[in-house]
Amino acid sequence: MAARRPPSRRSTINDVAAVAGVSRGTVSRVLNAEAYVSDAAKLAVEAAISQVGYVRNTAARNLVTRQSHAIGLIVHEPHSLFLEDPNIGSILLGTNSALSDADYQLVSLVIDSDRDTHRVAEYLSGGFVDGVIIVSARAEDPIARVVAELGIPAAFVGHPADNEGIPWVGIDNHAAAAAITSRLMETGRSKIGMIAAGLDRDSGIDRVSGFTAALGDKFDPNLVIPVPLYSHSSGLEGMRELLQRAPDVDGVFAASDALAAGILDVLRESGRRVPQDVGVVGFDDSIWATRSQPPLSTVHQPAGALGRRAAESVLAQIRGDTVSASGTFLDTFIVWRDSA
Amino acid sequence: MAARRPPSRRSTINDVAAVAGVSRGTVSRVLNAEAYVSDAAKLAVEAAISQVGYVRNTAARNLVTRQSHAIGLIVHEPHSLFLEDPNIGSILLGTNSALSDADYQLVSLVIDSDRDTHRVAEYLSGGFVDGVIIVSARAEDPIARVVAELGIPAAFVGHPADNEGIPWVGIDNHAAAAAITSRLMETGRSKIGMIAAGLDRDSGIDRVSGFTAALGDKFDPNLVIPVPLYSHSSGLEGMRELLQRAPDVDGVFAASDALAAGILDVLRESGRRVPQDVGVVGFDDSIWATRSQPPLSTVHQPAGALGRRAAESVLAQIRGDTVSASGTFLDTFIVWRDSA
DNA sequence: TGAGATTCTGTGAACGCTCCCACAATAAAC
DNA sequence: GTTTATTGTGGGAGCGTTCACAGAATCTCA
Repeated sequence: MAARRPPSRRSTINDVAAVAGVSRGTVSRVLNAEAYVSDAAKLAVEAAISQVGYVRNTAARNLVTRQSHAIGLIVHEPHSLFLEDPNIGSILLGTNSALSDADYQLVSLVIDSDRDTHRVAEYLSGGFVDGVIIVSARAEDPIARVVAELGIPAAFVGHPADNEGIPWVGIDNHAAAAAITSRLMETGRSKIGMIAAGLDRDSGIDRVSGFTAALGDKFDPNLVIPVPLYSHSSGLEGMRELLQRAPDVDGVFAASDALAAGILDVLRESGRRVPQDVGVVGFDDSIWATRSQPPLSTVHQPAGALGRRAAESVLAQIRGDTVSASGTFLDTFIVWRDSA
Repeated sequence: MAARRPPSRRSTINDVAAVAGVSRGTVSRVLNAEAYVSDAAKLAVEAAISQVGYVRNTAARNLVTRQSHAIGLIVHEPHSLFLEDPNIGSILLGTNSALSDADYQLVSLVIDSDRDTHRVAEYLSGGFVDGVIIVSARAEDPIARVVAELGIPAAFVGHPADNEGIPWVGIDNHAAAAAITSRLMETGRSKIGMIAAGLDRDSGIDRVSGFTAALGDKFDPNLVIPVPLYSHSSGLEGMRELLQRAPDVDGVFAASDALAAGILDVLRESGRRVPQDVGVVGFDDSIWATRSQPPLSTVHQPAGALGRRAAESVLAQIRGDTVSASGTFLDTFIVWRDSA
């Protein structure tokens, strides 16, 4: 019984070999751009490929090479934030472009619950991906531990406290926070508070430390309000608290633009003008920053480049290049708008 | 030369068979939950699987079954919109959850240029995915044509003009637009304009036709301003034009919340109060709607459910169920806030 | 000219799984 | 007590590649 699926049969490497008048092995060598193929053979194979409309069967290739040519992007973030955080989208796009240049496929893995953590862990040990990029890991993130144990090529986007020996690409949150806080002081503010969030990861903690450092002896720990989320509503909540503690506050550093947007709303409610009475600065340079009244001065981070660099690191590890287990900071810059 | 990769060798179906004391075939039957397996054999296999830590090699499975167990999500959208449009994120999440329930993997394919179109078309013909979900297709979308020609299981999210025989899941843009326009009239507005976008796809066109229908003989084609994008800046542009044509306009229907946000800004500039002087309504119920001053009355669409239903349709086609080539409308509802 | 290096090509043997057929064992029917 | 279904099991064949090795053809230089 040979002819079973005559209509939809896809052409194989053997068909190409037959048409080109060479052997299977030679076709494979051309396909993989290996050395030791004569120009004549190469030309014949290329012609045959387009003639029979050959496309390589990845399953067969993957089976023998024991590689999947896919990279996982693990986003450990509640769905809501996944949707709102503009950085995640940019990271995804950056990663995708780097990978598709290298003929790798991006597979997105969203973790939103413990059940998802298990599912993804199983997926990883199944060898479905040759490497992973982990976005926004928490301290002691279980999935990071799984990745480290499995020993698969990986990179963090961000700068985790415990990187488990995995390289990372991030921004210097400490320095960026310090820089924008300094500029806030330079515009003449003297009583400056901060609404802090994300204190379960390095990024959040570093923003506080940068703020503290920039303020020097003007720092008052009482004016740092920790809130649960990087969200607009946490901004409302945090700013109300801050105003209660210090009605004469004249500058606020928000750990994210979403928080800053909430802060602006509270200030408006309370009759304070921005930037005349109170200066406000944010972090992220997201849609919140441009849509606020007034538009926010904020820290811009190169999210696309972050994703791209992380992808390149994973690709390098797969190639077998030795990659240092440490990390890289990419530059941020301040976007000066009207809020301070 | 047998023992080459002794350390990282993953256990195979043969190892399981040996430990369980049955044959390869029986293990495979257990794995695929086929009939005709004795309870004793089943138990033994399951014990052996967890003992040796077996996970199935997908590449080998895919090779023989000629399936990839992956579904592509094709997003045909400029990167910027991909990032901004909250619906796309929700669609992705809905699709992902439906697919992972069925043990399928989601692969995201973003098309942003003609080069991407080619890349994705090639990817599809490579058999890397068993089916595709197409989001926000334009009229006569080349990628839709490719999918139709290839005959791979597919579904649209949205309601394309020419569905190429592919089923779709969408919302009734005409009805929704008509409904919200009517409510605008009920609040006493009499001179109502529209800022229209996305006229290269059905969704955009249907919103205009719904608007037109609701207005009846009060409709004035001069008050429909077409703009290039569903964006904030197009909103600014469109509303300036509308005010020029009709300074006494007292109601505006925006084809998206982002447009509506721009409209609000222009009205504020011009000293008009919302909703007292002019009522404004949007479409999408996105972040723009809640963040506007005042918050927008708008149409909520069930984006997550849209993605889920489209995924289920593709899965049904893969199973071989006959699926009608027509489509389904999912319900929308109006969220009444302060802008009208 | 001929030995040795270099470049090029063909082919058997995997990779790990599912499919299918043959057959064994048991149950049901005459 | 023999036939006929039904249920369960084993193992060969094959999916489309890459890899390693053997061998052929060509080039190099004494």
